[in-house]
Amino acid sequence: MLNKTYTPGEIETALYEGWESAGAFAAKPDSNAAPYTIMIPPPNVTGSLHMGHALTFTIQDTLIRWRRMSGRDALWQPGTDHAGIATQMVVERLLAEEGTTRQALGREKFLERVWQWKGESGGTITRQLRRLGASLDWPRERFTMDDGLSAAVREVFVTLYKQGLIYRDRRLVNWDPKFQSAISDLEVENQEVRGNLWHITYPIDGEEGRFITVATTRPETMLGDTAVAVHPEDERYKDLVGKFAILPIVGRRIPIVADEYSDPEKGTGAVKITPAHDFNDFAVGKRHTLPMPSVLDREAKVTLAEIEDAITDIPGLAETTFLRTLEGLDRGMARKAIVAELERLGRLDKIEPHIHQVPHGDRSGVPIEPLLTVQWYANAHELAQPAIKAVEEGRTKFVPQQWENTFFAWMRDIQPWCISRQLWWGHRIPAWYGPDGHVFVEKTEEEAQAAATAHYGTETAIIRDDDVLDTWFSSALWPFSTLGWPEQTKELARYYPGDVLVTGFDIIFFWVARMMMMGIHFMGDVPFKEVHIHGLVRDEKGQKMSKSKGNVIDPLDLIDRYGADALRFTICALTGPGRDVKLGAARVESYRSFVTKLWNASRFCEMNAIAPDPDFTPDQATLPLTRWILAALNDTIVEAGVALEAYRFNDYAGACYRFTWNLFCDWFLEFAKPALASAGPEATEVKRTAAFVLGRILRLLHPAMPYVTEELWNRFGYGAPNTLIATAWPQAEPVPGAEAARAELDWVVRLISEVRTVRAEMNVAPSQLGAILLKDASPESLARGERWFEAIGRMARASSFGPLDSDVPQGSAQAVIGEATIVLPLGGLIDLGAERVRLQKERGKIAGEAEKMAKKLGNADFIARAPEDIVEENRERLATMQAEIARLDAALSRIATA
RNA sequence: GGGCGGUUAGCUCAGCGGUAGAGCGUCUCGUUUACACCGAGAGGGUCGGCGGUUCGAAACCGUCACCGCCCA
Repeated sequence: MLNKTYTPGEIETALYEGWESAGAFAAKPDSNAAPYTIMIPPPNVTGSLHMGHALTFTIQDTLIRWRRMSGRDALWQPGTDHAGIATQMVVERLLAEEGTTRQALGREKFLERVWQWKGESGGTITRQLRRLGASLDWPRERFTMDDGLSAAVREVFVTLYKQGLIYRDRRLVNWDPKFQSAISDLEVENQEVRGNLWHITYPIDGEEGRFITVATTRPETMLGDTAVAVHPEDERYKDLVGKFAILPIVGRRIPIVADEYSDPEKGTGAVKITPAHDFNDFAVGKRHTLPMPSVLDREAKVTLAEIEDAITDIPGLAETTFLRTLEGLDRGMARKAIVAELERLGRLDKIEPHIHQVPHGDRSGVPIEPLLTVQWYANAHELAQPAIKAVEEGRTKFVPQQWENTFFAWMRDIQPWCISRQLWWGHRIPAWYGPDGHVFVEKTEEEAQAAATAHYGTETAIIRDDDVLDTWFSSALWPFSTLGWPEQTKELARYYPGDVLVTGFDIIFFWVARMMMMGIHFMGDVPFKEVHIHGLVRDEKGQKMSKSKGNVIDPLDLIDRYGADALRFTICALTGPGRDVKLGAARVESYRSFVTKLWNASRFCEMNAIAPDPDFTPDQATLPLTRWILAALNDTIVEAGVALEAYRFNDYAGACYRFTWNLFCDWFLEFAKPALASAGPEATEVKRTAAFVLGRILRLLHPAMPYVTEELWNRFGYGAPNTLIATAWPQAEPVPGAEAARAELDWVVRLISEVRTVRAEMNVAPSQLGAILLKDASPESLARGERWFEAIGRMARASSFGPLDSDVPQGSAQAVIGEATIVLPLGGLIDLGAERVRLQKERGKIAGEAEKMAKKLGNADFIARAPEDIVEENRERLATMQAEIARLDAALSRIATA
């Protein structure tokens, strides 16, 4: 006997272990079934499950379970990402607590420590995925730093290097002073900062008393100025172009150049050019072949080393004693000191408050310092071309399609991808240097050594590059590296390309684009046929969840409180294509009711000895009731399948919800009660049908609510224990006489609803039973009413049912159903005035609509131009409404004369 | 500045040329032996504004406003 309420906490773990130990999640590379592959976006190994994960993994699990049930050989590839910076930060924080640092430990010991940490704590996220019910093929779990995946990384790096698609270059990079590493453009976030625009006067060389005023947001970088730029068309400065200014504080003589970069509308129209610390200035510097001295080091502290030769002591303008005090000063301190000095020297024209965008490291949160360094780059532009083409040709489709625009916009203007990071945790770049700096890129040290020996003609010591690769470099290989590449495995041949990649839009550039590039380059085919981009999870108010706002909801907490099924179903129900999901505990709580409803309906079935009968098929149904519910089930099966095909999880959830609750529970089980209480062939058919339909409901809901459905599957013995997961997805099956059954049951539903409405509006207590009389009813209607009297009696609180041939009794309420008028003799219970008002209101509503309709049909243009069937439909509707009005008028006149 | 998305019932959203809908919430009634995590019923919207196309517009086009996001 099922308990009165469902308690997910008690059964979820056991069910999951049951599936996992039975290998229910396993792909079957040897089967004949068509494969269906989803590669998990590998969560950071440092991570724990947040709502964003819950959303994306619920969607993926729903898809994978559905396809698995549909007969596909489903592979959902699990794994985690080594997450270079994030993981290094976590372990460095631990070291800090122990009062040490990674530098003190040394690279080797530090890496050992990270691996140790990974061994102890890296399994959190995968345990949490299990709680969510994610049916990942765990024995295939991969980690981006596994031996196999590392081999793939080296293979790709070496190949691209030898193809000239990876190269070293000295250029300006986004430097994160906190991590002291380069980061890619994508890891930079612009933040609005309230700052100042400092107007500084630079004297013109050789023209006593003349100066040019530059406006800058970063006075501290002026030490590295090598020019002042003005717009070539700017009349104010035309005569100064070609002359020189003296850089205050430093004393360097710098040219005034004409360059279109300088905007006459902004500031003073003259800008200082610091090529080594600003991307725009770098471009100007290149155009005018300016020197590019760095004046900030890797910690963003002032360094004078590269401007030593330019330092000139000019009393009152550039005093070396002051300049020397800047050495080693943090950039913020240096700004203050320089501004104060300019003030003292009388070179500060004005200070304007100014709001501007400042690039920040997305993980460190500190302002980025553009820095001239040598880094490794991938030629993203060239790799992007085939990826663009693949999307243009529809070999990979985005759903919703609008995201293709985002993808194209970025890919068509893609910049070189800086792939080296000055970190320790990650894939160390397979590059070695000889004593003269000659680089040898090979997969192993032995090969590099051999190459060096060949190159120098004698065995020569080489040292390995210290840098590691951007974490996204290995992620980019995920769709094939996880399947064993560069080995040509059976899995690789079978599961590549994947069917769909499911992810959020925030990761299109970081990951999707790069998988497309690498997949096409190395596999010769796209990594996935579709990319499903879903929305973001937000809180109930639509705010982004963040720790600082304190509005973060923990999915594990929701699972504890309401069960994984409730959370999963809520996510499905709220996930429309491309829409953000606003989610709060209240939402999950209300969908938990649905889980309970299903449980209780099952409990009712159990109480009535409803048990699965494997020999039952829908074509055996003979009764209107069973045919009706089976036909409706067919509609639902079709609806659910169409919705899932289109990634419309809300429609899928909605279709199942409505069928289960509003049809199966609210009507079918209620109608079935009389039959269930009896014995005989009718009772048997109703029970067999109920069991059949319940079984189909469990199958339909399983992808979204795996636990409760599997539990019920087991309790009812629909199949061997824990096999719902592997049971066939339902197909619509022919139901004989479905149309007639539908007409009959729809009529009964309408009759009951009408009677209920009238009684409720007339305030008739449910305990007060009454007769239902039909006036002007066809024999068919009367027969239906009699056939269903038992159910009608219970559901509409009726004591009798029959035709009314005589006059309407005094004190009757009336309502219209088709050709007939329902008469409820309520005697003294009824307020005639209220009944009149009610009928008039009803009449008014219909008359209003009829009037609109008549007007429409009176429009010659409408008759002439609208399609035939629309006109016909409108005519019929008008006729129906007019008949109804006539019946309501009759009902009203009866009251008037009564 | 460029681009994308949104604006429909109190809330969350569906509908995307032919009768304005759902869930939740609200109100009223009700413990009728599956379920109060329940049942029955009701109220509630000039579909952001303005133009246009059309026999017909919530839907299509234009424009404006506001909100959100991405890129510079």
